[in-house]
Amino acid sequence: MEHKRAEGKSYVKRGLWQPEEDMILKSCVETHGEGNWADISRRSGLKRGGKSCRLRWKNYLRPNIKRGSMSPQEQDLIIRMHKLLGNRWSLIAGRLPGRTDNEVKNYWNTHLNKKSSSRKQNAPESIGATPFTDKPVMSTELRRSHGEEGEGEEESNTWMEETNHFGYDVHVGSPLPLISHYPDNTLVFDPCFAFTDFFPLL
DNA sequence: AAGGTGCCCAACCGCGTCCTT
DNA sequence: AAAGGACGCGGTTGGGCACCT
Repeated sequence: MEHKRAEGKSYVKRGLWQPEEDMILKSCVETHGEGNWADISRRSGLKRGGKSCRLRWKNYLRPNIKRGSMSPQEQDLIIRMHKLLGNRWSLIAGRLPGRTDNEVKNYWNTHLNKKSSSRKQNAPESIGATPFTDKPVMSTELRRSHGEEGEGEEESNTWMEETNHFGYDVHVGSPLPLISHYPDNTLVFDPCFAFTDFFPLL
Protein backbone atom coordinates (compact mmCIF):
# COMPACT_ATOMS: atom_id res chain seq x y z
CA MET A 1 0.00 0.00 0.00
CA GLU A 2 2.96 2.22 0.56
CA HIS A 3 3.86 3.83 -2.69
CA LYS A 4 6.25 6.37 -3.95
CA ARG A 5 5.42 9.08 -6.41
CA ALA A 6 7.99 10.46 -8.74
CA GLU A 7 7.95 14.21 -8.27
CA GLY A 8 10.56 15.55 -10.57
CA LYS A 9 13.94 14.52 -9.22
CA SER A 10 13.00 13.07 -5.84
CA TYR A 11 10.30 10.74 -4.68
CA VAL A 12 8.24 10.99 -1.53
CA LYS A 13 7.48 8.00 0.63
CA ARG A 14 3.84 7.62 1.60
CA GLY A 15 1.61 5.39 3.61
CA LEU A 16 1.75 4.30 7.22
CA TRP A 17 4.65 5.44 9.36
CA GLN A 18 7.03 2.85 10.75
CA PRO A 19 8.24 2.98 14.36
CA GLU A 20 11.79 3.75 13.16
CA GLU A 21 10.53 6.69 11.16
CA ASP A 22 8.65 7.94 14.19
CA MET A 23 11.80 7.76 16.29
CA ILE A 24 13.81 9.64 13.72
CA LEU A 25 11.21 12.33 13.26
CA LYS A 26 10.72 12.73 16.98
CA SER A 27 14.39 13.20 17.72
CA CYS A 28 14.73 15.55 14.79
CA VAL A 29 11.89 17.75 15.95
CA GLU A 30 13.19 17.70 19.52
CA THR A 31 16.58 18.78 18.27
CA HIS A 32 15.57 21.42 15.75
CA GLY A 33 12.17 22.41 16.99
CA GLU A 34 8.80 22.57 15.28
CA GLY A 35 8.18 25.00 12.49
CA ASN A 36 10.22 24.50 9.39
CA TRP A 37 8.84 21.20 8.22
CA ALA A 38 10.55 21.21 4.87
CA ASP A 39 13.83 21.59 6.70
CA ILE A 40 12.97 18.88 9.22
CA SER A 41 12.01 16.60 6.38
CA ARG A 42 15.41 17.19 4.81
CA ARG A 43 17.43 16.91 8.00
CA SER A 44 15.72 13.73 9.14
CA GLY A 45 16.70 11.93 5.98
CA LEU A 46 13.22 10.45 5.85
CA LYS A 47 11.76 10.27 2.39
CA ARG A 48 8.70 12.04 3.69
CA GLY A 49 7.34 15.38 2.69
CA GLY A 50 7.23 18.25 5.13
CA LYS A 51 3.49 18.04 5.25
CA SER A 52 3.58 14.39 6.16
CA CYS A 53 6.15 15.04 8.90
CA ARG A 54 4.08 17.86 10.30
CA LEU A 55 0.93 15.75 10.35
CA ARG A 56 2.66 12.81 11.97
CA TRP A 57 4.17 14.99 14.66
CA LYS A 58 1.00 16.90 15.31
CA ASN A 59 -1.27 13.89 15.48
CA TYR A 60 0.90 11.23 17.09
CA LEU A 61 4.35 12.17 18.21
CA ARG A 62 3.72 15.44 20.00
CA PRO A 63 3.98 15.24 23.79
CA ASN A 64 0.71 15.07 25.77
CA ILE A 65 -1.25 13.42 23.01
CA LYS A 66 -4.19 11.63 24.53
CA ARG A 67 -5.13 8.32 22.95
CA GLY A 68 -8.13 6.14 23.53
CA SER A 69 -11.84 6.61 23.58
CA MET A 70 -13.59 9.89 24.20
CA SER A 71 -15.16 10.44 27.58
CA PRO A 72 -18.84 11.38 27.74
CA GLN A 73 -17.81 14.92 28.68
CA GLU A 74 -15.57 15.16 25.66
CA GLN A 75 -18.31 13.84 23.42
CA ASP A 76 -20.76 16.34 24.75
CA LEU A 77 -18.33 19.19 24.37
CA ILE A 78 -17.59 18.21 20.79
CA ILE A 79 -21.27 18.16 19.96
CA ARG A 80 -21.83 21.56 21.50
CA MET A 81 -18.76 23.11 19.98
CA HIS A 82 -19.67 21.73 16.60
CA LYS A 83 -23.11 23.17 16.97
CA LEU A 84 -21.56 26.52 17.67
CA LEU A 85 -18.67 26.53 15.23
CA GLY A 86 -19.45 24.00 12.56
CA ASN A 87 -16.58 21.98 11.13
CA ARG A 88 -13.84 24.05 12.78
CA TRP A 89 -12.04 20.97 13.96
CA SER A 90 -8.83 22.61 14.98
CA LEU A 91 -10.71 25.06 17.13
CA ILE A 92 -12.81 22.35 18.71
CA ALA A 93 -9.71 20.25 19.32
CA GLY A 94 -8.18 23.25 21.02
CA ARG A 95 -10.77 22.83 23.76
CA LEU A 96 -9.93 19.19 24.26
CA PRO A 97 -6.53 18.75 25.86
CA GLY A 98 -4.48 16.11 24.11
CA ARG A 99 -6.94 15.64 21.28
CA THR A 100 -6.09 16.53 17.71
CA ASP A 101 -8.27 18.07 15.06
CA ASN A 102 -7.96 14.92 12.99
CA GLU A 103 -9.11 12.80 15.89
CA VAL A 104 -12.03 15.07 16.65
CA LYS A 105 -13.00 15.16 13.01
CA ASN A 106 -12.84 11.38 12.70
CA TYR A 107 -14.76 10.95 15.90
CA TRP A 108 -17.44 13.30 14.75
CA ASN A 109 -17.79 11.66 11.37
CA THR A 110 -17.94 8.13 12.76
CA HIS A 111 -19.78 8.54 16.06
CA LEU A 112 -21.29 11.91 16.77
CA ASN A 113 -22.67 12.81 13.40
CA LYS A 114 -25.37 10.20 13.79
CA LYS A 115 -25.74 10.85 17.46
CA SER A 116 -26.23 14.54 16.94
CA SER A 117 -28.78 14.09 14.20
CA SER A 118 -30.74 11.67 16.34
CA ARG A 119 -30.59 14.14 19.20
CA LYS A 120 -31.78 16.75 16.77
CA GLN A 121 -34.95 14.77 16.33
CA ASN A 122 -35.45 14.00 19.99
CA ALA A 123 -34.28 17.25 21.48
CA PRO A 124 -36.90 19.01 23.60
CA GLU A 125 -37.46 22.68 22.82
CA SER A 126 -36.21 23.80 26.18
CA ILE A 127 -32.70 22.44 25.83
CA GLY A 128 -29.98 24.85 24.88
CA ALA A 129 -30.23 28.39 23.64
CA THR A 130 -30.24 27.55 19.97
CA PRO A 131 -32.08 24.81 18.18
CA PHE A 132 -30.09 22.09 16.46
CA THR A 133 -29.32 23.32 13.02
CA ASP A 134 -26.59 22.54 10.59
CA LYS A 135 -25.38 26.07 10.45
CA PRO A 136 -22.75 27.16 12.90
CA VAL A 137 -23.38 30.28 14.93
CA MET A 138 -20.07 31.78 13.87
CA SER A 139 -19.78 32.37 10.16
CA THR A 140 -16.71 31.65 8.15
CA GLU A 141 -16.35 35.32 7.42
CA LEU A 142 -16.10 36.15 11.09
CA ARG A 143 -13.47 33.57 11.91
CA ARG A 144 -10.25 35.31 11.22
CA SER A 145 -11.37 38.83 11.89
CA HIS A 146 -11.54 37.91 15.56
CA GLY A 147 -7.95 36.74 15.69
CA GLU A 148 -8.87 33.27 16.83
CA GLU A 149 -6.31 31.60 14.59
CA GLY A 150 -3.22 30.27 16.27
CA GLU A 151 -2.84 32.13 19.48
CA GLY A 152 -6.34 31.39 20.62
CA GLU A 153 -5.82 27.68 20.40
CA GLU A 154 -2.47 27.77 22.09
CA GLU A 155 -3.85 29.84 24.88
CA SER A 156 -6.82 27.64 25.48
CA ASN A 157 -4.71 24.53 25.48
CA THR A 158 -2.45 26.00 28.06
CA TRP A 159 -5.07 26.96 30.54
CA MET A 160 -6.95 23.76 30.02
CA GLU A 161 -3.89 21.79 30.88
CA GLU A 162 -3.50 23.94 33.96
CA THR A 163 -7.07 23.33 35.02
CA ASN A 164 -6.74 19.68 34.24
CA HIS A 165 -10.03 18.72 32.59
CA PHE A 166 -12.56 20.88 30.82
CA GLY A 167 -12.19 23.60 33.34
CA TYR A 168 -15.07 22.41 35.44
CA ASP A 169 -13.17 23.70 38.41
CA VAL A 170 -12.24 26.74 36.50
CA HIS A 171 -10.70 29.95 37.71
CA VAL A 172 -12.18 33.33 36.95
CA GLY A 173 -11.83 34.54 33.41
CA SER A 174 -11.51 31.22 31.69
CA PRO A 175 -14.10 30.64 29.03
CA LEU A 176 -15.40 27.35 30.38
CA PRO A 177 -17.54 25.71 31.61
CA LEU A 178 -19.67 25.71 28.54
CA ILE A 179 -21.73 23.06 30.21
CA SER A 180 -23.83 23.05 33.29
CA HIS A 181 -26.28 20.61 34.78
CA TYR A 182 -29.99 20.76 35.26
CA PRO A 183 -31.31 19.10 38.42
CA ASP A 184 -32.30 16.07 36.37
CA ASN A 185 -28.65 15.75 35.46
CA THR A 186 -29.09 16.63 31.80
CA LEU A 187 -26.33 18.74 30.37
CA VAL A 188 -27.16 22.21 29.14
CA PHE A 189 -25.19 24.76 27.25
CA ASP A 190 -24.56 28.22 28.59
CA PRO A 191 -24.99 30.59 25.64
CA CYS A 192 -23.66 33.65 27.42
CA PHE A 193 -20.47 31.95 28.29
CA ALA A 194 -20.02 30.72 24.76
CA PHE A 195 -20.57 34.14 23.34
CA THR A 196 -17.83 35.76 25.34
CA ASP A 197 -15.64 32.79 24.65
CA PHE A 198 -15.74 33.09 20.91
CA PHE A 199 -16.00 36.82 20.62
CA PRO A 200 -13.32 37.82 23.09
CA LEU A 201 -12.66 41.15 21.43
CA LEU A 202 -16.20 42.45 21.59
C1' DA B 1 -13.74 -21.57 7.59
C1' DA B 2 -14.36 -18.32 4.03
C1' DG B 3 -16.25 -14.50 1.84
C1' DG B 4 -18.85 -10.18 2.17
C1' DT B 5 -19.86 -5.89 4.38
C1' DG B 6 -19.41 -1.97 7.19
C1' DC B 7 -16.80 0.78 10.35
C1' DC B 8 -12.78 3.13 12.06
C1' DC B 9 -9.00 5.99 11.61
C1' DA B 10 -4.30 7.18 9.69
C1' DA B 11 -2.80 9.58 6.01
C1' DC B 12 -3.16 12.21 1.74
C1' DC B 13 -4.96 16.06 -1.13
C1' DG B 14 -6.45 20.60 -2.37
C1' DC B 15 -7.00 25.09 -1.18
C1' DG B 16 -6.77 29.32 1.50
C1' DT B 17 -3.76 32.12 4.25
C1' DC B 18 0.51 33.84 5.83
C1' DC B 19 5.24 35.11 5.27
C1' DT B 20 9.27 36.36 2.83
C1' DT B 21 11.65 38.39 -0.91
C1' DA C 1 2.44 45.42 -4.85
C1' DA C 2 3.28 40.97 -6.70
C1' DA C 3 5.07 36.37 -6.73
C1' DG C 4 6.44 32.20 -4.78
C1' DG C 5 7.00 29.08 -1.01
C1' DA C 6 5.53 27.18 3.39
C1' DC C 7 2.08 26.24 6.63
C1' DG C 8 -2.44 24.96 8.46
C1' DC C 9 -7.04 23.38 7.90
C1' DG C 10 -10.95 20.66 6.39
C1' DG C 11 -12.47 17.14 3.15
C1' DT C 12 -11.67 12.73 1.39
C1' DT C 13 -9.65 8.23 0.64
C1' DG C 14 -8.45 3.59 1.40
C1' DG C 15 -6.27 -0.15 4.28
C1' DG C 16 -7.16 -2.98 8.08
C1' DC C 17 -10.04 -4.94 11.28
C1' DA C 18 -14.35 -6.76 13.32
C1' DC C 19 -18.55 -8.54 12.67
C1' DC C 20 -22.03 -10.96 10.16
C1' DT C 21 -23.85 -14.66 7.06
